[in-house]
Amino acid sequence: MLQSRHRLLERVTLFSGLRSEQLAEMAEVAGMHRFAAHGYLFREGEAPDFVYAVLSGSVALLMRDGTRDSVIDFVGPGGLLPLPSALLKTPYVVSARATTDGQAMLMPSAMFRQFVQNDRVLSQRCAAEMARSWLMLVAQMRDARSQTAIERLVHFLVEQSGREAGPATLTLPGMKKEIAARLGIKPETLSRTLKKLSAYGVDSKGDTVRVADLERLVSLAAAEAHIPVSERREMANPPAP
Amino acid sequence: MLQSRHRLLERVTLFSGLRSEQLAEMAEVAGMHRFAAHGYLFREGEAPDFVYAVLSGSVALLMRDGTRDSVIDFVGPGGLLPLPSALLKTPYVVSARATTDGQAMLMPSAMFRQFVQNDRVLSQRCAAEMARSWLMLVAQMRDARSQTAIERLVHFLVEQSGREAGPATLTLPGMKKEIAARLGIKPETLSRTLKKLSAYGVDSKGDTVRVADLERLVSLAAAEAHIPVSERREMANPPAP
DNA sequence: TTTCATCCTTGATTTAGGTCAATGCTGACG
DNA sequence: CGTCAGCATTGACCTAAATCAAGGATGAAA
Repeated sequence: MLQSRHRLLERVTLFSGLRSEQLAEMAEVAGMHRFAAHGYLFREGEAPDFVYAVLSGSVALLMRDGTRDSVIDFVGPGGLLPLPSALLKTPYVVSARATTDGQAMLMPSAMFRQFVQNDRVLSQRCAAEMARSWLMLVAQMRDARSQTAIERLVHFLVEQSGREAGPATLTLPGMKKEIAARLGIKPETLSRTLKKLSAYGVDSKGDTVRVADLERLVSLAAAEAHIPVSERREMANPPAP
Repeated sequence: MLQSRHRLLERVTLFSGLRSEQLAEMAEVAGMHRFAAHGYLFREGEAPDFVYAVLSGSVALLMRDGTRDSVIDFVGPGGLLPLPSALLKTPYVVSARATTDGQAMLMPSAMFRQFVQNDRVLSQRCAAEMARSWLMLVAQMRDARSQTAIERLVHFLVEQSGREAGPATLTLPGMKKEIAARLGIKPETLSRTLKKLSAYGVDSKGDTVRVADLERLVSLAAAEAHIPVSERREMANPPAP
């Protein structure tokens, strides 16, 4: 059992490649936890008692904003949550809600912090992990500011597909309304936007999306956006010089 | 001279409280750099040769997005840039442009990375610093998604003032167009929004802004936003029950 | 099977903010 | 001292997405 926990911890990105004794120590204070779709792992404002290493399933990181939820990102197997709160010992500033059934390894935050404090390699990996996460967020901010709903959705689909070109089939990592909250749009807008994309080789049924050609989709979406209707008329019916 | 560099490094948030020998080592490989307003310290895409510890003046962290610049944040004395790129050894993913004249201490990234690698305390502080920065970004994302231009501007002014209640006078940390880019709006919109706020006890002249009452401003702005015109009419002229 | 509760979709309308264009304003430089 | 360049403001107009309001669709409970 302890042996198996040890093995599982290796699959957490943050821990992979750590010394074996280190992992063993961790395995001693870690415990397995099953979670069900739509349940909360933790909520913002609560005391940060545990860190959660996601082993299977998918979790949405979100923030209550005013009356609605704003999804920061989806975290899959290998992710560890919530690193910032754990490091800073502040209350959780985000919530984590399961979007599917799954399992996570729990470890008391205090223990985790102690491991980080005592292990140079681990604390470096934390810093690197936070840096990666920071870059991801910054890219998201830029997209949110400069791109339209269509472009953001296309970008998101490409990202989720894990591929760059050719056809792809992917499963949305949550409910439509969660995807919308991740993209910073309303569910109604997501619905309409997905419909628009069906003209561009995107087929969605439930939470499965099939894209005929990723590259083509990206360029078509970029062209679709930002072109005022008035100019589109001109393109179809060019004015005499 | 070396002595003075040592002293200056102490004033960098990330380094404060480090062992004196550690700072001395850093001082040996660090160099002073003066920068002029509107000049770039570094640009995204360049090789990350140096880290910059801001000692005086103010710097805007920004990203090119499509055709315009998106400002991520303003960094003042004590800040160190760009931590994520330095840690990950990736090319700069953001640019830094001076918004005022000022000075920074430069250190070769490779050196910095080596210090981080060898010092447990320093790598922890990096992790903590990244975590703080992550929280800041996440809060910004939430604001960008849920708040209107008025609310974002008010929030920004309050933040910049460093106070919470009562009157405040503050200096904008950059040009109006940079502030606009930080708030995710166009300069035109910032201009109009500032004008609206003048009815709420906000006086702006050049880059100086005077707020009569911070708390009152926040509540008034929250009330102003989100109330459709149709309902405002009803408030002035309530329908009979 | 019917009922009920969730999601999701679709349609009509509104609105915040963007775009385009003109005009002030300020300060550097000849 | 005029001119020129960049920033800021103002006005008119437009558009993407939000909001409001009905329906579907699906699946679980009764």
